[in-house]
Amino acid sequence: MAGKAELDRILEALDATDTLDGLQQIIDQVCTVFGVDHAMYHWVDSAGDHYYFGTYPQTWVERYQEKAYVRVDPVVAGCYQRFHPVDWKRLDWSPKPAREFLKDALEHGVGNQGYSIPIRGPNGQFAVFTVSHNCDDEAWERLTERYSRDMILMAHYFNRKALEFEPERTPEQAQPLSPREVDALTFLAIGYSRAQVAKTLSISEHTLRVYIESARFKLGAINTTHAIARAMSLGLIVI
Amino acid sequence: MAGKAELDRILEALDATDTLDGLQQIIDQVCTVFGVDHAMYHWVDSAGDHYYFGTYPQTWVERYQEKAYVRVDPVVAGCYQRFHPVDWKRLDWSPKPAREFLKDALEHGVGNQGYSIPIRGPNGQFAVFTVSHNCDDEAWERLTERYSRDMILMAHYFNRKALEFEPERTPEQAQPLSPREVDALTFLAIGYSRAQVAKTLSISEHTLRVYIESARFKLGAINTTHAIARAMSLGLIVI
DNA sequence: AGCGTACTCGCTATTTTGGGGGAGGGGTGC
DNA sequence: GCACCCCTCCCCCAAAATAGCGAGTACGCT
Repeated sequence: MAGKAELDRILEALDATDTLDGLQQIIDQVCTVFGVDHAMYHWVDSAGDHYYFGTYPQTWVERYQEKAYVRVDPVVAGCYQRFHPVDWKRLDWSPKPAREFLKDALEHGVGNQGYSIPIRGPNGQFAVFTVSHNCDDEAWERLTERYSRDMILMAHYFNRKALEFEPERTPEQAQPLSPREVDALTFLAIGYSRAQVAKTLSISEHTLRVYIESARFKLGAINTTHAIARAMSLGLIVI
Repeated sequence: MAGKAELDRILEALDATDTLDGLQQIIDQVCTVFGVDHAMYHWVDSAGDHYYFGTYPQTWVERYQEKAYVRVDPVVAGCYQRFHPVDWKRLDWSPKPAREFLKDALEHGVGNQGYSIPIRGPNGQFAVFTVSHNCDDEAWERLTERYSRDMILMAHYFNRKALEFEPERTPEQAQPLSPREVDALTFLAIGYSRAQVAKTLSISEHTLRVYIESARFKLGAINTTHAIARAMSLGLIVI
């Protein structure tokens, strides 16, 4: 059973680690200490790219990527929309692809219970920290209630290390946008036409165009839609 | 001095609260228990909109909004780019507006020391949890080292309540898009024109248009750019 | 005082999107 | 069996965005 001392030891080990192997060892320890079958950190990247470590069977991890399950996985979708940790039971497993995904997961050794914590970093970074286990609902509830705070902290610390180890994944520091550029992109992102935005900002449409072009340039975007997408994933604008 | 029991009490009180007054009382307690002058939760919104509670003097809070200091505040800017908690000393206070802001803050009773934790939620939500105090560097370092984990958890729990109290700020349940719609929006979001997307997906441009229109309809979007923005903030597509 | 950057305005031509129709085949769930 | 949704294809025309020129003011930093 894990008390404060065990948690402290894990977090301190996490702070001190500077290799991926070290992370892997610590996540193994997490399973032992907290008495669960699996623990997994999974950084969900833009183009179906992944960064992860944990105790899921290699066969499952490969299959997950091969089948592009990230597009189906209700855990990822559910975490993306929430701030709270998520018990897998509370997700929507009704769509057929989700049910097939679950069946496949169980066959590959993933536990029937799971608890996942969304983690968000700068520039739109998004990751999930999951613990999974095979047990009945009651035992699972006791476990999640008891350790939910510890898991939040562990998720936080694992993400620190992931960010530290993968600096190149942190999207290049975008050139900051000027306030007017932010205004322009923000209104465009909520569907205003250029004419409407210009009117809203009380500037000529031409001036507005200059902002949009300048923002496009700074963001390395080839059209407005692209600029909006990049600005959003970099966290430069919020809708 | 705050031990595990005090933290637990605060977090449990947080879980149980369902009024803004309750939050205010708890954040007052946080100051007492952790021995700091101020604690503040501040949800930073894109449009300069704010949601906050804490112990900063009302005069300062008003001045902050009146002067639109959120655009200047190095704490907000620094937290926005980081995942780690931030000690104010490590921020860049060199720009003239920042220096003036700091001077103004000190005059309004904000502490000379501060420690701020970035918090990110779904839909680009961003908030900062700050504790501030008047003391020398050494005492401050002892305090932040000792309580940094506690503060991460408190930040998390305060944000939970903020999200709970402000449901209209959180996204409605996403309407699922078909795979082709997701494909279409995804390629549009990385800057492809309709012609390019159609070619990439090996379908006619007309077909593609049907997907885009259908996606627009499902998302309640009035044009493609809007649809991309909504799909991204709902987590339906990832760039 | 000079440099860079943000902000503001104008024109014309071309390319891309949006809105309005319609039509058929295939899979899933009730 | 029959909806219902998904995928695929086609027309025309109006509206909007992009691309190419250029020019002036104001502010802060060095």
